Amino acid sequence: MQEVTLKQIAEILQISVTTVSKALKDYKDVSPKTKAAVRNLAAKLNYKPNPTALSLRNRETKIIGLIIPEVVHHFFASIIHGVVLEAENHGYLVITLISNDSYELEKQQVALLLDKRVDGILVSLAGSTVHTHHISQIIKKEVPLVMFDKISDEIRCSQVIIDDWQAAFEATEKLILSGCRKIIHLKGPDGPKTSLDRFEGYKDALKKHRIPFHPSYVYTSKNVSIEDGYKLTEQALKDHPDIDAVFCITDLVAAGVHKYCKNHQIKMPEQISIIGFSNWLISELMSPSLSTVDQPGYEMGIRAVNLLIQEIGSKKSDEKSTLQKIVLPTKVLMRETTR
Amino acid sequence: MQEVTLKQIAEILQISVTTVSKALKDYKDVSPKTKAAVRNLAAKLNYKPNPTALSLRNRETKIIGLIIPEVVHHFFASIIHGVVLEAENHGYLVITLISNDSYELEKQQVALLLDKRVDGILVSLAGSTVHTHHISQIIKKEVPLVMFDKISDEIRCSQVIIDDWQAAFEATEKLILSGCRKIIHLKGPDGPKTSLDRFEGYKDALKKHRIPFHPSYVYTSKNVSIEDGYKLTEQALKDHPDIDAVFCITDLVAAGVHKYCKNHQIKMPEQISIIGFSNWLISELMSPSLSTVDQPGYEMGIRAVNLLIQEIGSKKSDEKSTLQKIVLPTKVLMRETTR
DNA sequence: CTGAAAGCGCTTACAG
DNA sequence: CTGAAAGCGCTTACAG
Repeated sequence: MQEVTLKQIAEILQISVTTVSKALKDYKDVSPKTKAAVRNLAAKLNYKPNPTALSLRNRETKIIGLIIPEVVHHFFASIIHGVVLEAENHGYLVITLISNDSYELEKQQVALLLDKRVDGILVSLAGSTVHTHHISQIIKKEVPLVMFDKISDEIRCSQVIIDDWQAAFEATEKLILSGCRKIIHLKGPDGPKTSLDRFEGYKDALKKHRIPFHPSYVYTSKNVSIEDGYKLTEQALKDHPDIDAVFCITDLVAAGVHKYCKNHQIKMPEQISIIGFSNWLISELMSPSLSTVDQPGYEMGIRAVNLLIQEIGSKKSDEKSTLQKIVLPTKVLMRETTR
Repeated sequence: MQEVTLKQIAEILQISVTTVSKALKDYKDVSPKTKAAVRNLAAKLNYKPNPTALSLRNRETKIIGLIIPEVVHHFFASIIHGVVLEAENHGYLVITLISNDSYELEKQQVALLLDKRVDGILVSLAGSTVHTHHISQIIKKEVPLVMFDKISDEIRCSQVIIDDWQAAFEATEKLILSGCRKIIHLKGPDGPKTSLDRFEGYKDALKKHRIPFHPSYVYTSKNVSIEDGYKLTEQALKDHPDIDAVFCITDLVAAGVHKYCKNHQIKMPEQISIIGFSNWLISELMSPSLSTVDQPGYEMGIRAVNLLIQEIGSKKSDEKSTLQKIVLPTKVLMRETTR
């Protein structure tokens, strides 16, 4: 590889490394003549400063770490896109790690990023994460941290989220306003706050419209998968043959409900209305197309990076950074699985 | 942040940095007593070597660069997953960059990774990439390189691909064997080799079965999008009302065909059979479900990383590495849009 | 068995 | 205007 170094330029020009470095950084105490000579040669040799040496000296890597639960996932893939693009625009590169929704992996990955001395970390929690001690470690080490989507209120850091409660409330209300009364909720596991908030939104919408809440109308999808959606629909219909709507934790689960209905000639939305969550590409293409909640992943990624870079900046200039909480708007998309 | 350094340990123990370093690396010329003392203290202080310092000394970053055309894309997201996971298993971290199918961005990104001194680079070419000079730069700088999926034959490097010709041949043949005779092909732009190979496979399958090839049966999808699929189907039916099948460059385009047929009450597969490519999640969920070619993204990512790490290894030990070409098997999945 | 020295590639306070 | 020196955190050939 043999990259060009300051030393080589200095030797060719018969001057000191110091002067070369200063000339390249446009210090005023270098003669215009020397400056020109150095710059010409540097350009000619295509000199690029060794970022590793810079990192060691400046104590910054210009690398951001990103930990997400999944990647083959419309919402999270959109987030990666936003993060990588925006980071690049600000001169940062992104190391992506995938926790695969595992608490253990997530812990290891946090340690990995910390050891690597990244300049900041972006985290969306794994579904199975219960304790957040590993996340506090990030703060304790004074590494800038921004959490997005799957956050924990135990951690004091900037956040970019959607209002899951609100979104679920609106989705459930749409179902109610369209005439549904026996509304099942296929919720996610109990760990993630997003899951809990959506569940609360569902309950509160029922309450507002004076529809009694039945705990037996709520089923938990452990794997948040198509299969879960399918099986839970089967179970729900066995338990309550007269249900008229299903609100799901995510489109993947809703796709399972959809499939079940299709296989069993249950008409959507006439017999059963369905609303999913996240607006995966699949939801638009199913037939009937799936009503869902649009969740702005790409923008979330961009905003999260911006907050993080801001914090990295304040840390460098020793300012105290104020914690920010950005709540992005969502929108219920009423398509063909709702009336 | 203030991380623990060798110096600190040395000071506390009143010995030299050299000895601390050696003790930690288990050099035999350090007394067991000293070793134990150093190790205990290091463990207690949770000492981690500064990777930046290591990089500077060892001339390796333990970082791999990955450039892909898209990320909100089932196949490429699967690849990221495989790459990140396998790299992690081998002690490497991955910097992901997204070219957004732009030649210009791809060029910049290659330069970015080279400047960053990553230990190796994984590339899948942008759709709009015509010249490969920027890729040759990687080889010229002697940075290990592996290309996958969207490769260029102009570049001499290890590759992980599928046999696009073969896959397209088989898909088209299935269509023929099921009785179709007027088979449209919605191909991709002319740049990418994958596009070209699939087109050839289509033609050769026709030839084998003595079905005349009509250039007018072939349409080019510029954006490789659902919209393109929709519009081109409309055009194709105007030009040739009697077509009985469509083979598409990818599932996204096939989804457009599917949508058009649905909207116009054209029965699939009775009136028109469709086969897509890549086995996106959507293909399974559409109804009728889309027949397609399964393309092993996750495995491709794993294999690509393994090849790359192998090359990084040979480079370090100054061996000459032999170029490898891995061709992963594909499978035509016959679902409901084919007879 | 221990440690001073040199070096990876850079920057900057300081002396001249 | 120029450059020697020190230092970022580590490793290793070498001397003792």
